[in-house]
Amino acid sequence: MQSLRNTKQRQVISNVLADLDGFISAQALYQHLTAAGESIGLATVYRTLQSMAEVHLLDVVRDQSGEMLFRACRSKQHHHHLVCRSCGSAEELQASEVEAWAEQLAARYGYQQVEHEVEIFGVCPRCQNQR
Amino acid sequence: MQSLRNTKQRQVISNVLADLDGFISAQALYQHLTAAGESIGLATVYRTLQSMAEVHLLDVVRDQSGEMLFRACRSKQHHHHLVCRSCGSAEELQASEVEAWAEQLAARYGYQQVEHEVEIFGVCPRCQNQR
DNA sequence: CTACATGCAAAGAATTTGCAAATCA
DNA sequence: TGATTTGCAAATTCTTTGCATGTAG
Repeated sequence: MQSLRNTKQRQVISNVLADLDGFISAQALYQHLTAAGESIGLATVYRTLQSMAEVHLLDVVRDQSGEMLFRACRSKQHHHHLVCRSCGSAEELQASEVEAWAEQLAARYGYQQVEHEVEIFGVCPRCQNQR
Repeated sequence: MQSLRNTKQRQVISNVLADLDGFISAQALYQHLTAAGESIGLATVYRTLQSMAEVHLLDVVRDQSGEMLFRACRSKQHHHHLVCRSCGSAEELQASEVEAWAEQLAARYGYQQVEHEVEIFGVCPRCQNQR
């Protein structure tokens, strides 16, 4: 089990993610922090995000280029996202229908240890207006 | 529009993918080919896979590490996959229910230019027996 | 003939790791 | 003090690109 010590860097990252309501990449977060005058290493950002994701303090998705995006997660339950491609903001979706569908299929084909990933990407209303 | 010239390398890649019924990464395919004595460059493998994917001759998914996996695709229609984590074999799934669900949600939140990605990973029956 | 494909090596980008120095408990 | 965490730089991995050469049409 991880200790998750309360260091200054971890606090800063936590705070930023809590304020932010969209997904952000490790790289972008790092730039954001250094631009804001924080002294932090890129590796620390990666390690912190990774450890926070491990204990499910963060949601993680991958964008089309394969880059990992992180966000403080609201719901502890399993859920999916409707993510804005432009600003990264996201809605958390419950989807019992999808869960049921996935399990049914897995069973039909005899698959085990099944995990599914459902992410929807689009452009949110706010970003549509901005162009 | 792409020409997709009929070169020896493209033929070899096509053949291997046609025989293979699972997803495979560019790296793995390259190793497979060179191990089999084929003379081909890694860049060519990447470029060929990319051009084939562009004209929808291949399905593309990303595994958990972000690596791209390719497979000759059977159905021309939009579809999803139930992929074996162990051997890469996959079932193609039609899912009108999921399509409808995704569109409905996108509409509800006012999102546009929506694309969704649904992939299910698990362990197929054959691989379960092999352990 | 000539536009496109190939191979190699170098470039890129995201992420991870080794290790000494700093720091939380 | 003693175990973690940090920061930096170097190392890894996957993927893309530049460019001279080869080749399908």
